[in-house]
Amino acid sequence: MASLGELERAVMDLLWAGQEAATANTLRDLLAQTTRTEGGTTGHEGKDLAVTTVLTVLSRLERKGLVERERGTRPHRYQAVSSRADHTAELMHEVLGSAPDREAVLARFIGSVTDTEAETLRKLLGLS
Amino acid sequence: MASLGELERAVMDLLWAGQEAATANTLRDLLAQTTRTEGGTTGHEGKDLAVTTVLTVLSRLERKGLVERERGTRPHRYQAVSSRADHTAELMHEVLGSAPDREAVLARFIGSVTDTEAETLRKLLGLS
DNA sequence: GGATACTTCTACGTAACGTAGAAATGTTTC
DNA sequence: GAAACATTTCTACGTTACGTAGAAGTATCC
Repeated sequence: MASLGELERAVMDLLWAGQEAATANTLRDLLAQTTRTEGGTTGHEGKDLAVTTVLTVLSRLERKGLVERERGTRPHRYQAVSSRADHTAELMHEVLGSAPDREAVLARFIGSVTDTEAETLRKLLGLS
Repeated sequence: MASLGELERAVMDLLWAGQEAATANTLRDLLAQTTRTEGGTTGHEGKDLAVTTVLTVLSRLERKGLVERERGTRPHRYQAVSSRADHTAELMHEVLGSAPDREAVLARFIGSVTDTEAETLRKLLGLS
């Protein structure tokens, strides 16, 4: 239960970036903006999406347990269930757990970590 | 470029488990066996797959760069390009890299690692 | 209570994957 | 070397996830 589509991912990125819960319309606008701004071939170019499209995606993200919505307020407000860091770390654990030889995986993983990251890890592990 | 289907995964598991390169027929047999043996609801139950099915999957895995085939010998022999540990570690890096705040992700990751794993990591990082 | 905003339902196109037959190509055997 | 057999490639279909959005339903506001 992991992978996200391109649009799903874009929406999650917006939700993770902003701290406040956002409405579908807000997200729609942000998507149009982000897309237009980041010039590069990010995939879905300057498409002004229909709000229903954003809503569909939000529903799917909700079903996947990544997004939560306040149903009370009328324009429903959506927010990520967990932070990007949490979610990503969880994903990493999922991947790690997909192999029977976890120690071996960790060895390879550490083997190709940047110096900065190694330092971070040392700090984190030294304290426990 | 990551996720595998259920059958693709099963094939990779076999290739990773066995050290020798295997033919499609061998894999087909192993698949039938594995499936039947592991009683549980592993998804694709005791289906005796057609060899062409296995070959299709192997082709797709080859296209994805996960599998290599010896085209010289007649029944082509297939083998994993990299070990499961390598592949999994690579995937973990991919996931880690998908977030802009890598340090934060690592912090969360370490936060929910088992004691054994933490120990392994310390050793690998020269902390003990 | 009709106009307006919002949400849900339904639906279609595309791509990945499980699945395998038909067709092509290579190998073995008499 | 041609027929029988084995192996590989091509083509194809069903299913599911996802991008996309109109139609229809429901709430809100003046």
